[in-house]
Amino acid sequence: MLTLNFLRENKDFVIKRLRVKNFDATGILDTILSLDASRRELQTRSDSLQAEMNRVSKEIGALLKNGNRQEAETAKEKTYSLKEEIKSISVRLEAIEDELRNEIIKLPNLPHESVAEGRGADDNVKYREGGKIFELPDNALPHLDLIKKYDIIDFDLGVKLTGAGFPVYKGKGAKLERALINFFLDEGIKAGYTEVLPPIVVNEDSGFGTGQLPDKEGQMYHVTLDNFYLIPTAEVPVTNIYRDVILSGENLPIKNIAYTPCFRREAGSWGAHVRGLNRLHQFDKVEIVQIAHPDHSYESLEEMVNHVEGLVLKLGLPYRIMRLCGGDMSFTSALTYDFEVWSAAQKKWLEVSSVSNFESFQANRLKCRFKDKGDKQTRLVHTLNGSALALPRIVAALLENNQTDSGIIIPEVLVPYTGFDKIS
RNA sequence: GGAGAAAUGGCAGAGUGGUCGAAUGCGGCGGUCUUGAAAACCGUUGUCCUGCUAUCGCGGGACCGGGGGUUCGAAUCCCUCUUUCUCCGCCA
Repeated sequence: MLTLNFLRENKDFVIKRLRVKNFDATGILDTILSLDASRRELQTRSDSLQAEMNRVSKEIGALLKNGNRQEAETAKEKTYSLKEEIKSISVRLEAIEDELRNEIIKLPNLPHESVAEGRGADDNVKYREGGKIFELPDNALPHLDLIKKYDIIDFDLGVKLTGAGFPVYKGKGAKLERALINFFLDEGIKAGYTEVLPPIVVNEDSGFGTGQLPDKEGQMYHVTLDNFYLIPTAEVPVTNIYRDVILSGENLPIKNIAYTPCFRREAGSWGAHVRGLNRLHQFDKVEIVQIAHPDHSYESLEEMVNHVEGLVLKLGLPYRIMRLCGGDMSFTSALTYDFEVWSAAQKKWLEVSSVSNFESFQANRLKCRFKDKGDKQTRLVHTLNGSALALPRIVAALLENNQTDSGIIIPEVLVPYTGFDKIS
């Protein structure tokens, strides 16, 4: 959510920047600015009426103390109309504030000045790449077949227990999953992240704080009886740790890492291209989150990109890093890097991480602020997060890329975690 | 799940209808003293909205867990929700 102050002072700039995201903000901004003007007018009127009310009330108190009952009664008469007027203004004010908020949350975050224009994924810009794309022999199998061949993940059993998209990991498949989680966590901790293990269901306030609510409730599983939501990513609980807090500048950046299962309803998009591990309703992910000083958040972003790159490199997967164009970026993001790994049997790039700087967009919703030493004013922090990493597609790529006639070779860095070096 | 008690500033903790944004202590910040530090002493110390001001700032309003009510006036009384604690029950 952009701040009202900023919108008030930068209308044309906002319109111009949002064009990069193919978003026309003109109408919304006009509405916002006119609502804001009425809001301030009502606020001023209400404040002065309240001041008058307070003054008279004090007077009544003093009169009663001195035993002037008669005068006190006269003064009371005066308050009745004041009271009514204040009430009617506050009702209107509340309505306008609601309306204003509803308009403001329609505006996406401004893309960073370096973000390229573009309509969709085809316009993303390659930022870096590594590893070699290689050809597999003709008899190479896609991961779904490998999974069946070695009996390490059972989709049908998941259907029995829950439904499509809830796989059951078995034997070495389960161990591999757990190994990856621990490997990712340990690498993050080594890089200075503090681990948290948060709840995986959250309340409405948390959903709002990170921007899933009110718009995207369809993407989340909703526990209606308690009005909780299953998290689509650890970003939600972890970032919301810092909701409604004022941090001190010297403690920034705060770096957290968390493993959680993630749940996505992902209505639509079924079919052959999402078979196997490519898209699931429940999957495992290790997430890194930073709460950064606005003057240094892009250094944090760079650091996070480097961290994720290190993970992919250690796993030996061919990868490329894309800078998303305006049209492909999320509503909340100012700058996003997507990581894609090469899945050799499917012959396609799989997105395994998305690392973003949200600048103060989330922070404004979260009311997460900080104060630099000596400063009187609070400022909004910048929030960033990235997957490090999302597991299923990593597993898919590892299985496909590392298949041999005698089995699937486990990357060396994982062997201490799996306890085996081959799935056969 | 049943019964009771409570929720106040960064923390501890006073405050049961007016002069309370809120005593006091601790902590934090600034200063005096000191070669330096500690101690002691003095001062200062929240958030949000809004008006004026180029800025420092000054004025007004709101905020004592959330929401609602009573009253001229609410931290204080009433209702409701949430959370915490104690006892009982159940339990990984």
